[in-house]
Formats: sequence, structure tokens, C-alpha cells
Amino acid sequence: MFIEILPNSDTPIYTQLMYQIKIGILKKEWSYGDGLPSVRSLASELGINMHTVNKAYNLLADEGVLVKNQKGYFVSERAMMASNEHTKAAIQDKLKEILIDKQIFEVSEETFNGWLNEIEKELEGQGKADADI
Amino acid sequence: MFIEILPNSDTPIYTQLMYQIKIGILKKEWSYGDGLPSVRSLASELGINMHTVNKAYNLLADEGVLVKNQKGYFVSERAMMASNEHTKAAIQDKLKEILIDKQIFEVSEETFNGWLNEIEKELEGQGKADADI
Amino acid sequence: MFIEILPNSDTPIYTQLMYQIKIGILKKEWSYGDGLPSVRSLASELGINMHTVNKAYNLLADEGVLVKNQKGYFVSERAMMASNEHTKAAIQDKLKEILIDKQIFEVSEETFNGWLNEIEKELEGQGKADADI
Amino acid sequence: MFIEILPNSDTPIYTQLMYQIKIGILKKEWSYGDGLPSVRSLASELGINMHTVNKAYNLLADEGVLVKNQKGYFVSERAMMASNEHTKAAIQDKLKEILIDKQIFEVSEETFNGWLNEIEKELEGQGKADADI
DNA sequence: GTGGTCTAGACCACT
DNA sequence: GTGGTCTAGACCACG
Repeated sequence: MFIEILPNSDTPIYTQLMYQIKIGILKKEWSYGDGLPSVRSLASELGINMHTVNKAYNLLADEGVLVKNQKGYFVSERAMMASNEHTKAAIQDKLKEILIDKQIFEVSEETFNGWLNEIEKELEGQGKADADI
Repeated sequence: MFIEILPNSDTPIYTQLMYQIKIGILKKEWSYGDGLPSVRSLASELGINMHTVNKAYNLLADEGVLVKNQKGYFVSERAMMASNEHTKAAIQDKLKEILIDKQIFEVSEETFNGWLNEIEKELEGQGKADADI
Repeated sequence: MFIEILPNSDTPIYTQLMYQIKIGILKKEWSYGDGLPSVRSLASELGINMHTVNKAYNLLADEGVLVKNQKGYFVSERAMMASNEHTKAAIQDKLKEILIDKQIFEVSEETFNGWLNEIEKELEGQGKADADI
Repeated sequence: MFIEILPNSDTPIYTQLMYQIKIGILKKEWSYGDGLPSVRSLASELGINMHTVNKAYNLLADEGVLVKNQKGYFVSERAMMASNEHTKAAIQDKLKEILIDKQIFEVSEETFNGWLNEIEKELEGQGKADADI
């Protein structure tokens, strides 16, 4: 799994990391039960601080995406990632902001749907390939 | 135009304000050339800091949604709000995050489309009413 | 509110702090909506690190005991502190451990109930006094 | 005696093991003078580290629940398990934490007593059955 | 002045 | 060698 971090982005590093890991799971580069790199090794590999990785891992554990035990962090069962109310509300809020900007900046329905498809195709990645076998 | 600010919210006040103004424009409560309340008056009306209103107005001017002259801030022509590359990229980034979470938390296509429709209907709101006249 | 931290205890400082704040709320030394000391001021007052206070505040916010906004941390409404399943399970697990030790070490029913009453009386504190008025 | 270890748990394995052994004693599956499985055999049976079993046994010996001699670890007399001051204080501290959370999260007296009874019944378990013989 | 983020580095608990 | 805790100190976002 190649994780790319942009240190000068306005999204915090730990947030970037959370999404990169989620993408890795969606692309089936990690599966249920797989262990993630240790906090310290991933930190040194990415050239960032241990605590930043730790924060990302912990938030993912709070969301139910990862589980932790004394041995480290692991990908949890999909069933555990049930979206709670808080998560749902957050998604809806973000969606509302996007739709407002879509209308204000007059992004056409075609362009918007093009983006949707493009991103969904990108997220399938390896998973799609597997399905084709 | 009724602007509602939630002081206890994760989203910064200036961001809330930006979206509330955009909603006002979408609902046609303000049209091209209309002047916005002065920074000071809006700040006191909403009970928030003057600098916060100023920041929101300035960012909206950066986005091309408002224009500023010696008299104050005004709603710009829709054509001026053409999405520049930066804005487009921002929308796409947000969209990607949403779609990742949608898949990770297994939000069904139906539920997601339901949200989309619900929000779009909400955004029509007053605008729709006007059209009916 | 006097908060006492034992740096050499085996319970982490942030946990001690969480319980001390909860006690403060139970004793009505803080009420709904009251703001807590700033992360940095409480840290310096207690002679501990800012991040430790921050962790305690954040965990209390996760539990619903506090709410945070851009202005700081505040005591949330009692209704918001609804015990979720996770919290309940944690309490039950702890309770089971206590009852096991109670029986293993042959703590009599009388002694145990004495402890219960003693602690509950201690927790009433100022609240009881108010009720007496 | 069936000992169940949950490797994915917040409570350390050695702690889980300590309580499982205490439960075994309460349920009279081991009595005064009975020898416990050797450190190595129990470790391999449970699929955990030898040091972990050793730590649990040693702590139980510290608490007076087990005694150690050249032949191994044995259940000590009930009288030896008399709660020392340190143990008492530990129980009271835990109890205080529970009662704080009970009040903060508004667990009703009925619910709480329900939990108490449920757990005590569970701890009788096999012991109760023996008594019936 | 408030909290948020990030870094650097130390010591400890668990296995 | 794993994560957990704590400290110290810097820079940024928000109001």
C-alpha cells in the first residue's frame, strides 16, 4: 500500500492518513483481520511523527474501521463499521455543502455525475480487478 | 433573509456564514447587484465578531460570489461565479471523501440518493415558491 | 473546584482528571453550560502538560459529558450524557471485577454496603447542601 | 476449568487470567491446596505467552490467593486471602469510579441493582449446583 | 486568548 | 517490539 501524505495541504495529516487507509481497505489491499504497520514504523516510513499516526489509528478505531489490542491495530469486520448517527450526520452536512457549491458555481449535472463516476471507478481499483477474475 | 448561526458547531462560524449567504442567493433572496448588510450591522445582528463577518465576505469575494467596492459588498453576476480550477478541485476532494465514507460505512445507493434529493429539494425552497408565482 | 492529581498513581493523569471533573459536576460545582478552565491554564495550575488536559477534555466530550466549540469546553446538558452501550458494558465489566474481589477477599455484605453509602454520601457533597435549603 | 481469554480486549491478558482463576475458585472448581496447571502447560493450552501466565500467577500469589512452592502454584486457604489494606483501597477506588459513572450517566438504581444481582448469580454458578447436591 | 496540529523525545506496560 | 502516557515547545486557525 502506497500512502501519500501532502504535508502542506490544509487537511490535517492525520485526516489524510485516515482516508488513505480507508482507500486501502476499499481497494482490498488490506482485508479483515490484517494488521496495520506499527505506529512507529509507519511514522518513520512517511516521515511524520508517531503521535500523528497514533491519532489517525485511534480515530479509525473510534469509527469502528480498525480494532486495537495489545498486539497492534487491525482491520475490523465490515459489519463493525456500521455507520452511527454521528457519522451519518457528518456525511450529510458535507453533502449539503457540496450541493450548495455545485449550484452556486453552476457545475452541470453532467460534469457532476462525471466526477461521481470517475471517483467511484478510482475507488474500485484492485477490488474491481478481483471481481473480473 | 434569516441567517442562522450555530455557535456550538464543528464548522467555523465564518464557514457557516458563507454557506448561509450562498443559500440566500440560491433561494433568490438576494439577486445580482443586491448589497449585503454592512459588516458591522450583520455582526451585531448575529451576535458574532466583526472580523468573522469580514472574513466570510472576503472569502466569498475571493470565490467570485461577492464583489466589493467602496460602498460595501454586493452579489456578483452568476457568470462571475464560474468555478475556477481551485474551486473545482476543492469540490472534487470533498466529494471523494464523502464517497469513501459512503462505501466504508456501507451507506446504500438508495439511502445516499435519498439524501441527495432531500437536500436538493431543501435548497430549492423559496426559489421554487417564487417560480410558482 | 479543587482538583487533586497524584502523579505517581497507576491510574493515568488524564483518567484522574476525568473523574475529578465528573465529581465536580455531581457536586454541582459546575452546572450546565459552565465553561471549564482553558486547557493551558488548567495544565499550568495543576503542573501538568497541556496535552494531558486536552486528552481528558476530549474523552469527556466523546462521552458526552462536555461539549466543545471554538470558545472552549463546556458542561453539557445532563440529557446528553446518555449512557451508550459501550459505557454500560464498561461499567458492568468493572462491576464484575469488583464483585469477584469482594467474594475472594471475603468482604462482608455490611462492609461493602458501608463503602457504597460512604462514597455516595461523599459524592452528594454540595448538591445535598443545596437540597437542604 | 475452562478458561476463556479474549485476545482483543482492553483488559490485559494477565488480568483476564487472574479473574478467570478467581472465578474458578469461587465456583469451587479448585479448592484449598489444589495445584494449578504449570505455567508452560497453561500457556500452551491458552495459546498465550509463558511470561503472561507467570505474571498472573505471581500477582495472585502477591494477593494471597495462590501460594508458590518448589512444586508449583497452589490455591491457598481462604483465610490467607484476607484483604489487606492495599487490596481494600484498590476495591474502594474502583467502586468510587463506578458510582461516579453511574450517577453521571444516570443509571437508575433499579438497573444498577439488576446488574449486581445478575453478576452475583453468575458467580454462584457451579458453586450453587454443588450446594444442591 | 482559545483550542488544534505537529514534532521530538522519554519512560512504561504488555507480550 | 508493540502501543500508552507524559512532557516540552512551536506554529496555526478561530473569534
